[in-house]
Amino acid sequence: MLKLTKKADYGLMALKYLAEHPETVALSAKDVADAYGIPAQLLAKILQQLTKSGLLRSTAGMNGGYALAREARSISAYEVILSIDGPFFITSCSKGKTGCELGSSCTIKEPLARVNETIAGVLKSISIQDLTEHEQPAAQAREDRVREAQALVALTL
Amino acid sequence: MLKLTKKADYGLMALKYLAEHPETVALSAKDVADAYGIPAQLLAKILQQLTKSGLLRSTAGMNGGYALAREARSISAYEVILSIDGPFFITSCSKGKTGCELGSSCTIKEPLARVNETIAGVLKSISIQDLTEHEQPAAQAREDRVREAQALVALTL
DNA sequence: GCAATTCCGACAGAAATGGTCGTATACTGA
DNA sequence: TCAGTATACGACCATTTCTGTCGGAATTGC
Repeated sequence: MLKLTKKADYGLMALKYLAEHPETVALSAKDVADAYGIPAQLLAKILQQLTKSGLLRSTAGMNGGYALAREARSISAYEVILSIDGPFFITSCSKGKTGCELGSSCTIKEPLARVNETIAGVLKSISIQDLTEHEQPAAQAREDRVREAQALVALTL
Repeated sequence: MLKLTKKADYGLMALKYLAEHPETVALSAKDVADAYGIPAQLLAKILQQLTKSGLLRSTAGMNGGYALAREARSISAYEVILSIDGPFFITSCSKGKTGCELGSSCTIKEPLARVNETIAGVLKSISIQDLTEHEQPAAQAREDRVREAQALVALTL
């Protein structure tokens, strides 16, 4: 259904939260989980995964926790989703290296692969920083230009 | 993981196949299933769903089968996916009318909603007709312009 | 040593997905 | 009219994926 998993959602929310609290050295998984009311142990595993992927840095022990490994501006939503959910393909064939089991009979994946790249491009263009900003005027301006981009895609695909 | 279901894939493939055989009055579900090597009964249900949504028209009985209800140019991939998989939201919250169970604590869905619309826009811009065309030169030209569009989105989001 | 915390694997319940079966219904042509 | 072909539809099951939990080990600060 073309939707993110809850894990990816949680991960994005957590990173957003961390980005909004740069003053603190580190926040524990429990802190973030409590802030959003999500299961602490589940979030912990998600943050561990993000740490392994290099998006977060962690410190164990008392007063330990997680902090962004890079600045919020340079972490894209794409990286987060990729880290948590793994590589995604819009077509259910062409998953991994096995390719489409239908072989040459599956002829729709070539056009859809481009759609896939477009989506990835959009996600790559969104940073954690963007998630923390929700002032209305800027959003309005962005929307107009996104519409432009959509129109262009519409013309060319 | 942001991927289409196999059902949606099958549906798109079937519509593409029907679009490529406009001379025939109607093709049976079995014909299409055999052409692609997909389970006939499963495809039948998919085609029935597409018929209910008004994308196909069907005739029962001998020499019956399915045909496009409209011309391929005017049927978008978006409609097909919507018919088969139901409405999709990139965020796993905001599903249906219940909204996010986290309520106001979920603050990432507003930016992601725009991503959702962008994706929907791209899918709406792709017609069944587009799926049947895969000449290399045109594809190359398209790719270049898609990249342009991506760059624009990147700048503005 | 103790408490807080990350780290990690296993596992269980729930939900979605992919696919099958059986049957009823509709249409066609001989 | 009747047999054959095809859609229509609901129930069902197997498998996978997703979500969340549990238990324990390692790390760090006090």
